[in-house]
Amino acid sequence: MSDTPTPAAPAIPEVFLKPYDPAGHEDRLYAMWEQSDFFNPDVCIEKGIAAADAPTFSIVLPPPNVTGTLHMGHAAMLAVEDILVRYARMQGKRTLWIPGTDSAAIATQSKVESELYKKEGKTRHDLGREEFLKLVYEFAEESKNTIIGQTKKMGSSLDWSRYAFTLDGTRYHAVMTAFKRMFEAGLIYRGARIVNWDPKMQTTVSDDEIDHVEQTDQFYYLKYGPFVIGTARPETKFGDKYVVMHPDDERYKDYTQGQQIELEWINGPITATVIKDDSIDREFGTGVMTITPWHDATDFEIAERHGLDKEQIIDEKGLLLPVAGEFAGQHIKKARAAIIEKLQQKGLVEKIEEKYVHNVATNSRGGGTIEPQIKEQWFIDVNKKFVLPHSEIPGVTSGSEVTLKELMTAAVEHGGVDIFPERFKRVYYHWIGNLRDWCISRQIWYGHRIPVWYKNGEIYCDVVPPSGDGWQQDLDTLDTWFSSGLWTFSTLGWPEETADLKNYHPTTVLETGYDILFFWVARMVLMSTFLTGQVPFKNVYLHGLVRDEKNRKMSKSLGNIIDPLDMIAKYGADAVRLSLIIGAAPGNDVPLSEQKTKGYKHFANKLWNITRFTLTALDGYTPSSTGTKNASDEEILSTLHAVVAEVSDDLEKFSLHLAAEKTYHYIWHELADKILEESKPIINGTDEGAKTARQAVLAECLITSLKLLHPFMPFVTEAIWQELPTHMKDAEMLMVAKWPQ
RNA sequence: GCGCGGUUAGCUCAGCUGGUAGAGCACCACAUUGACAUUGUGGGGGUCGUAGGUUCAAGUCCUGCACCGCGCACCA
Repeated sequence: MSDTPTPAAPAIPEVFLKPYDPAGHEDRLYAMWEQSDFFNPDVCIEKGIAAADAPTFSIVLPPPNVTGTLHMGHAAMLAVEDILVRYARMQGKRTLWIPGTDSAAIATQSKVESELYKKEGKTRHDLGREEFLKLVYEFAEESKNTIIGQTKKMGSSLDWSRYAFTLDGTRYHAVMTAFKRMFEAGLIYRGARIVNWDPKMQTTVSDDEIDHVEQTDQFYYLKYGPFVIGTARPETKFGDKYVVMHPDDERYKDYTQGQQIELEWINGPITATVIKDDSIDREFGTGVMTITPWHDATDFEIAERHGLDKEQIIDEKGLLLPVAGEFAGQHIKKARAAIIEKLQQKGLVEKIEEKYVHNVATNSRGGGTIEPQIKEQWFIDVNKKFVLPHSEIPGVTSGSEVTLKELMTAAVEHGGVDIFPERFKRVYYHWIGNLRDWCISRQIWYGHRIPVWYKNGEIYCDVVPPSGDGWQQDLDTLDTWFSSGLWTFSTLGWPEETADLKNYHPTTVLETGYDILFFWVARMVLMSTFLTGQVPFKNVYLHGLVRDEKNRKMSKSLGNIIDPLDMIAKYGADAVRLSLIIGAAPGNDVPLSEQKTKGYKHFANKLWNITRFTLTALDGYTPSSTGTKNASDEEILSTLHAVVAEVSDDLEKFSLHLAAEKTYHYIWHELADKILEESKPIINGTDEGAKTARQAVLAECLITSLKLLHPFMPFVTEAIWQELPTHMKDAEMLMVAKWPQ
């Protein structure tokens, strides 16, 4: 507080005579903050708000997809991160929170494609690669602007001067460099493997991007020579010439490995070969199956083990190939009934089970049913040994020989990366244990091109295209998670050795939803440890999913979606933030209801009135006035200091839900209900010494409460701060005031 | 099949390193022209899923079981 004598008696600013109106303040305050440039740590250092050698605190915002608009999940994420960031900033740390958006290749392209088809009845092939990409870029740009606008509405104190997009120039350079380095280390290879092919989107997708959807189909028992085989997919069976059974299955002990059997099949007589493999489940169906190695991952593995032929039956569009004989050229969906009819005519159908419930793999990013195919694709080898030249990763020494899997495990095991809540560490290890090589190539157009060129069998990989004629670039683009995996350091200017990189990497916290642990968190660890020798972040804070008051997922079909912008308009961003924090233990889903948000709007108003009352009580008070504190004054202050200690401690431990609840509880039920009530007779009394002492206490309670609450409810606290007399404040803006110790 | 959670007041959930149960909402009664259109005080309500175990002491640690949820894999 200032010690210059000020004229007494702060008149109550008129604004307090009406209830707090969030809409009347929020945009104005955000503009004020933005104009101050205090979201940028460089400016904070320049203005002496953070010392040049103060500890740093950095977060990169999980970049929302440029596919549309923000939902409550984004709002929760922004609330949590802004709380951490505002707390750090008030502590005088060099605090950086970097905003950005993600191209979300498949999701975005798929959205634009479907809009194009709806509006003009055209496909991307009608437009051509260049024209189509123009459309995607326009869409992405528009939705980017929407998202930025919404992000600001939440009060997020992001440094917009460092805004990044996964497809912009700096990130392009990072992605190309990353690919080149991994390629040169032999960690990226191209090979023919069975992949998840989405015939609708005409691209591969990674294992993690698949959702298994329950579906009921017919299940057919077909006579295959002396055997009966079960299948839900007769349309894949044309080329089946291996019949597989468990080696210990007594029912088939008379058949021997390699035995050849002549039999009548869909399009005439064939020769089948008996294969014994212990991956066969004797309990399922008849315990015998035929295999289609080109279109099934398990069959592919059996074929690999026994060195069997593989033949493609279905093309990339889902049409049957010439092997299907009279059915060639038909779409598999349509062909099924006709195939069964023919089999029935030939007497090859033993029986049909009508209601067979099974899971069908679908592309979770808006695509169709997955049809496995063997294709030449690019992979990252997670099991290959290589030498990591430079390591700052706990548990990994420079120059040691490791695999990417080992790096990912070590980063967490030795405490380089701490995960909250703790239980997700086990989930993380479990995922790594099951991890297979990561297919990184996609056949869509929107995204980073693979920086590889071919000429006469020669392969060239570099950040820039090769000189000379005749080189053809690889047509594929990279999985969007490849570029997202670089996010913590590509946003800081890597591969250039920038000051930002030096100051802010590894980042302090990565805050995201637990549903994205594998897609993103694990891949950032992979990329960062290999490419920078550092962990990407020291802490991972996983928040839950926002659900409705009945604990159901919010979805369009249930009609229970609560739009954050609607809620902000009705109750203010502060109320929305608090309702997403209180009751939200880390990693647990958050039940949200409009009622809850409304309750916190009341709280903002309560604080407003507390201020009004306090300023009235401070009439005539100046900081230079002295009084004599009595025991009750001291007790109020020591309670206040205890709350400060507890809230700070909870914030350090990422227990934001507890910190918020305690602050709320203190302000409403301690400060308002008890302290202010008890102070009324003292303020109205005749003992001037006691009155002055109490005024000083009330002033401190108010100022400290505003500071404690600021990270959670930045708008109403700042709005109040702006109305307080200068002598009560240690900074022009509450946003950069000092956190109480 | 492998793995991870949850089960605490009518509802939604907190409860960290073990010391005789908490919040918000809802409900009931009373007070209040109040700094508060959005107020206060008080109250009812829980053998903390279940059976054991460790301990002077268990909602909290261990084991089994039941039910609910989630993730991964498989599904010929």
